[in-house]
Amino acid sequence: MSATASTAAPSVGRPRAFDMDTALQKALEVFWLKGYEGASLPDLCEAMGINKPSLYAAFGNKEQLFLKAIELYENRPCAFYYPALEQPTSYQVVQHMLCGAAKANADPANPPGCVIVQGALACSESGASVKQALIEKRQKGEVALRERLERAQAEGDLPEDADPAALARYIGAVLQGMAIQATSGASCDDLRRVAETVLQAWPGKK
Amino acid sequence: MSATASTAAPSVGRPRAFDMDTALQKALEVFWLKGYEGASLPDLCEAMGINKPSLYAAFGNKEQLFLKAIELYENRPCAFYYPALEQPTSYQVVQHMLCGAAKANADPANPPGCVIVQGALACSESGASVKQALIEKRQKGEVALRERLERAQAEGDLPEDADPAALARYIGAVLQGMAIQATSGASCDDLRRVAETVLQAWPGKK
DNA sequence: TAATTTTTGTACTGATTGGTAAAAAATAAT
DNA sequence: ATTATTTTTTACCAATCAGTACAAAAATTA
Repeated sequence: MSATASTAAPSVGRPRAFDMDTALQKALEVFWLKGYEGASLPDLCEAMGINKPSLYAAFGNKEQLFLKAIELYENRPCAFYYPALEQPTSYQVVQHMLCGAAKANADPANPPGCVIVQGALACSESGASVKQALIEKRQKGEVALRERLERAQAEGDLPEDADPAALARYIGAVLQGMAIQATSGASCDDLRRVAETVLQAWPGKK
Repeated sequence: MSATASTAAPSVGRPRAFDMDTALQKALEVFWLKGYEGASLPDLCEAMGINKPSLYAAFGNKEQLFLKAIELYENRPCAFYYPALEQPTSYQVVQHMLCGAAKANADPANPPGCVIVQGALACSESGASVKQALIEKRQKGEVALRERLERAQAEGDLPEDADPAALARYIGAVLQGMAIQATSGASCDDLRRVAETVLQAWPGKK
């Protein structure tokens, strides 16, 4: 039995006629727009420019394709999130997150909103594990922000009476709400005004 | 041709063996939990305790059933929203909205979240009109809030330099974000802390 | 050139989707 | 009791769903 899965291109045999990364990018667009269950295999195949057996050979099945597409999403359109945590002050951390989200959620080059929010929010039993995976991604992001805000408080960058957990959940909610706004047609400027509203009131703003 | 649709019970013929309102309530629960496309007709029929022809005779088709369920949702679990606009100050308006949402989105008696947010956020072409209907419901709520905040500003209840449109969009985003938080497992208390965070910073708070 | 390996295209599978035809059953009016 | 009207039940429809079997095609290795 060979070591790894079908992802690495072998040196023998007929070569793959498509680029896996660009195909995955196309798959992401479809999932982003239609959600996990709303994206049919014909939809995906057409966008990816391949047919079903090629899709299954390269990516496993629909669920694995979706999870790989989410991974790509985190590394590309949503790549602003975790680096924002490295900003020197809590204000700047939140500013980078909110402004990054404003740009990413309403980028005309991509579908509106956030696939981690809208990819599998409410679905049938067959999407339950994907839905759970997205819940965990959202929670993981919020935990990282909470820990960053706890550090900020320890450093005196946030007032003593601030509640890092509540603030992290609040920012998480605003980010997710911005994604909904984008799917409803809000522009990048619209979202930036939401971000500005949050930032104007940031505790111990600096 | 008779005047109205099949909704009013006629006096002749075999009587309906189920109550339309409780059946619609059950349908709402299914749509709330699984979304418009994730809810299958067998799902709906089982929850409503009827079979397909009865469903179609009473409610038209799946889309009309969904729209009627949404109407019920607005009049029952989500009934706090528009009355909140009648509070005397903008602070109290927003307070009632946020606290009502905290309670409604995380009520253990109902599915978590908000069906107007998660009912058809990302879906296939066959759900496009339902998706659009929900977008318009969300926007309508936001417009009503914006107009209320404009009035508040005219009454001196909001600072001159406040931006009612931006504030309404911001509150809309927070409300929608709270719905996402609820679907991820946030409790009513969790959501109340989000509400509190917003209210602490409300401009010209009173 | 021949053998091997992998991808490709076509065609198919069983299950499920939303929706309906038709007859039986239950009531009110005659 | 019979007729008219409506709902219920059972059985079905075509379309679509995710997923796959199989053989032809295209490349490398020998």
